[in-house]
Amino acid sequence: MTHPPFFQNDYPHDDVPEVRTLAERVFNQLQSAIVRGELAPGTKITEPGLAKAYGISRGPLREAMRRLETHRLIERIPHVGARVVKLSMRELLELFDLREALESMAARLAARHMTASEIAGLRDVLAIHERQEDLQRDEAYFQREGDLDFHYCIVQGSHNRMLMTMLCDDLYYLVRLYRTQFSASGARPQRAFVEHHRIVDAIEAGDEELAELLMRRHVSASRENVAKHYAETLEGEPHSADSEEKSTS
Amino acid sequence: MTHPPFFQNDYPHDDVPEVRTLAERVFNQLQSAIVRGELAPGTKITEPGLAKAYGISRGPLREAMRRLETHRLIERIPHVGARVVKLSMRELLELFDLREALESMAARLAARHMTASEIAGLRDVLAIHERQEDLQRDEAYFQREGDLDFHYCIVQGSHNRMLMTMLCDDLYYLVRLYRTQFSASGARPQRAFVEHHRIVDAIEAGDEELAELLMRRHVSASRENVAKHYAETLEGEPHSADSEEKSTS
DNA sequence: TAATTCTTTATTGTCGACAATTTTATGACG
DNA sequence: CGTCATAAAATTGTCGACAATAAAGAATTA
Repeated sequence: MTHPPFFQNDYPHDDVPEVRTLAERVFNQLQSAIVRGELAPGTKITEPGLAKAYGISRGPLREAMRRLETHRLIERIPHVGARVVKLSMRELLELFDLREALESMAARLAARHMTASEIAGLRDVLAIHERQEDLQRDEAYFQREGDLDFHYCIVQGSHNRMLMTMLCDDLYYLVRLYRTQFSASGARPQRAFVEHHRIVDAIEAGDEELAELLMRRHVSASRENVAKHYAETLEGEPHSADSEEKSTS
Repeated sequence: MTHPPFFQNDYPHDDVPEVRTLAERVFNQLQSAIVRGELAPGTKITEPGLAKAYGISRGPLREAMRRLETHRLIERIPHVGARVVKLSMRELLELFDLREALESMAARLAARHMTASEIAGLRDVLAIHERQEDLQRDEAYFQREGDLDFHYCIVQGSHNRMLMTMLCDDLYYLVRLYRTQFSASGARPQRAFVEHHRIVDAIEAGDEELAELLMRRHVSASRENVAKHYAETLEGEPHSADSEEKSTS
């Protein structure tokens, strides 16, 4: 567990916590279901329905939903109900601004605080990505997940617990949600890969300002890429109608 | 409601929301009590105790506590209990790093998006602070609250809803909590006041990079000031013991 | 037929009670 | 006297039921 693994589950940046309560378990399940797109964006969530679906009472379920709400994965209105969040392009761009601010700070702190072994682990992650890229050049999905894995390591290297929580526990789930919602290939793996390497170089050199600058450019470029890709595909779809599925089955 | 008021309540950046549920009301009450220091840091919180104290059932109270937990005002451990958060100096410095990253971004976005009327409102806030400073030069508390009021306006001017939520709904309560916990006079009102003016100038000029730079320096200087003040007063207190009060009365 | 009001239905909010777990207290033993 | 095991108490987690509110549908009227 020393080197950060190429994650398959939902806890890539920390050891898997013991699930000591029902609410926590169903929260994880729901979170995973939403991020993976199994619960479509805009889906109306009803407490009795989910409670029956997961075989638990409404008490723990409400607690799980409250946590989902604070993580911005669902939106709740008192006395009305909750539905899975559907990110607009505006919100997605807002998200990128937040990432730019926070991750550039994370890179700066990582350059200041990261240990030698942590940097070695980071290089391992890049090596894994390189192999991935060699094996399946066209498949962008793994690269994207790996991209997040890289960013996880940087944030961990910042040694700032608040920053870690904010990015890894809050924003990154939204990022993954976006990638499933917009089926964001986005794919610019080669460039991103090179940028990753340069960021690690700066961190290893202890150059705080350079690490911060490169990370800021990296996120900003990703943002521009998404914006461009969106502007291109925006030709036949003015706006999609709301989906109104039920999830009680 | 157009100009941001010198806030007395807990909703300075937005119109006061209607409290439609018990859980929401008791959440606000608890939040206020914690931030104001009425519930001392480290105080153990027991569900039956608070439920009886507020005259409600444990259901809504648990929901309120869950929200307090996500706002980092209390810390919960499953099957053990919750207690009011007690910020360490390390966490406080972490908080400042977050503010530096987020508020500098907010200033940059404010310089890009802030409207003329919003800037006028910002100047009004500064004018109020100036009067405050004239009337009671020694009393730093109001200046400090006003300081947050200034930062609220900047964040609002960013027109980034995620950023607004993150700073105003999450971090600023921690900042206020810190100020009561450390009884942080900190007071460098004159310098801060000048810095505020220069930031507004940059925003009004639409100079994104300058606004960002000045805000970054402003927060960083505040951080250094706190760190210095703490290092000075750290002479007779190695570490304080845990308080174990009860709140059932 | 369209709009409006009322009724019905469903969902959320709240409550009290029971079960599971932890903490504290007590006592035995080395 | 200190340490460990055991038992009692308190607290948290979970559940089902009732009340309050909002949404959906039916009936009435213009």
